[in-house]
Amino acid sequence: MSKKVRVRFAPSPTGGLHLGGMRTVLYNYLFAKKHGGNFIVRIEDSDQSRYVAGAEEYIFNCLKWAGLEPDESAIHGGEYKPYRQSERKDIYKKYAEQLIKDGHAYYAFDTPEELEKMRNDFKSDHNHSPQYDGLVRMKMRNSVTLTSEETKKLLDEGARHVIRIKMPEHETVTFTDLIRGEVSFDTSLVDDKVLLKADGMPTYHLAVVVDDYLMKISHAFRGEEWLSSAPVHVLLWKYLFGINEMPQWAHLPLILGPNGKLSKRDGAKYGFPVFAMNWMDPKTNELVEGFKEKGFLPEAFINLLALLGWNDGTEQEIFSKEELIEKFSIERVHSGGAKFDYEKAKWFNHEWIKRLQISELPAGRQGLRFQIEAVFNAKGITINDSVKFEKIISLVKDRCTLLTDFYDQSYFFFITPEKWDVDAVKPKWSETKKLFFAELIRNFELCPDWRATILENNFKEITVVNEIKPGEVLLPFRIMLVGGKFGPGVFDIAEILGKEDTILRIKKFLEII
RNA sequence: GGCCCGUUCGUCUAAGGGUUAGGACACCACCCUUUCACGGUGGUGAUACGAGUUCGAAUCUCGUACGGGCUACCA
Repeated sequence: MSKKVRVRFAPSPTGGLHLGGMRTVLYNYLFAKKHGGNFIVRIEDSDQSRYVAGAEEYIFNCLKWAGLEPDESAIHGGEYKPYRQSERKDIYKKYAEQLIKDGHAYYAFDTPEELEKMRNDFKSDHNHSPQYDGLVRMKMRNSVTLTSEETKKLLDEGARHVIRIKMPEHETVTFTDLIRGEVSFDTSLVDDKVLLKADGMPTYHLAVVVDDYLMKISHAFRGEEWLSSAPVHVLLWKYLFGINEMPQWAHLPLILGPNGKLSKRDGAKYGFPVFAMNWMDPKTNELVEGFKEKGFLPEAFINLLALLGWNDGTEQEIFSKEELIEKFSIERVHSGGAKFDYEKAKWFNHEWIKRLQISELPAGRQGLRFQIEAVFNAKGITINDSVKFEKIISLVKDRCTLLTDFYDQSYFFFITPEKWDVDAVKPKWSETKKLFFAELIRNFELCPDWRATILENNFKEITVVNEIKPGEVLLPFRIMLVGGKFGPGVFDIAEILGKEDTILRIKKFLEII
């Protein structure tokens, strides 16, 4: 019981890191940190045919962006290296052979063709997909049906073979899931899973058990899709290391899309990201948009992910990472799947944008200011005046839901409008208005104190003198400055723009109207 | 088909035998605002169905329906 908390996440470098994967990381991370333990990332790269170049690095970049960096991993180092499955082949082989010696596993020489034939032969309405189980086992070519001489001969000849677990007959395997409570299975209904493949690589089943033991993992949280293979893992623990050594498990519910299981297709279909960061599949050149690039703050991303299936029992919804670590408990995670709601996701981001201080982490590259600057840089705008930039941010902050909104809400501070919403002004344009703005220019030119409140007063005074309603010239004024019917308060805009630029924009518009 | 898991407003969820079933997102209305937002106030809206246990069930039990997962030499 005094065992140190060490939780493990094992991504497979086969593509982007989706919401479900990120939430699994998050819960693992939160639990580890809450208990002062270590968060370990082990890479599942044993299937080289599915392995995608660059995917491993991508996974770690996602974790870094979200602020969920592991304590131990192939790239961060650690005591229990190596952390890549493909680099631990010999270890798995040793344990697989020990299982055979103890009578819990056997060699199987069946070719893929023979397996396919078996599945066809045994297929019926009663049995959609026949399994390599206790019954079928006796009809196949393996070290259970073959004599030991025959087996030895095949092995000596170097015949291609796998090692399969020998599932016991009619045994009930029970384990306690931290979220679901007690779950039991009848071993007769589970097939003889392959443990070691013909190429010498382990399957997940063997690797996860061996690595969790060797890396002294105390807790492992994974997706619900693993629940049905849990009995295999329980048995392997029992055979290899003793059931008492087995880590505590929690099977997390799936995150659903608008129509069932969340897929990367849903992103394109419904216009929301499903991956943490942009993922370009080098095989297909298909780009799947990420939350980062879409304009999400890592703080908001973590927050919304954590709340998708968990809450602390109060009505609080906005949590910082530190608060999540403090309040998270795996027992309060839901057992039912949650449908992802992009509108709510955006709300979280909006809340975080409103909350974060502009000057936060000014020296780092992670602060809000830096992230917004990056948005402008991406649009080809360089920020020269830092003071002005921060003023702009505070002015438009409340109206931005995504980081990219900062550009749409304030680009006009950096780019003088070339096109104006003339239609909104022209029909009601008059000589009186023309005179008003001429007067306004004169007044502004002489204005000694360029502040929004003063500008507003001057503006109103001139409307009185010219016998014109403020409402009639306010909109044209706005369009002169920004080009259209949008943006924050006009006088605030004018203040930031400065005297010279403001007057220039009025003049420019007067020329074309 | 078999096995496993699940089911409270449209969505995320609270309520662990006794609440007018609470909150948030979205939606609608009003207020604020001489642009658009933000914000404020209010409103519509849920215990899948059927039995049972109980004085009393969203809550416990069973059945049904529906949804999901697994059923690979993928993870």
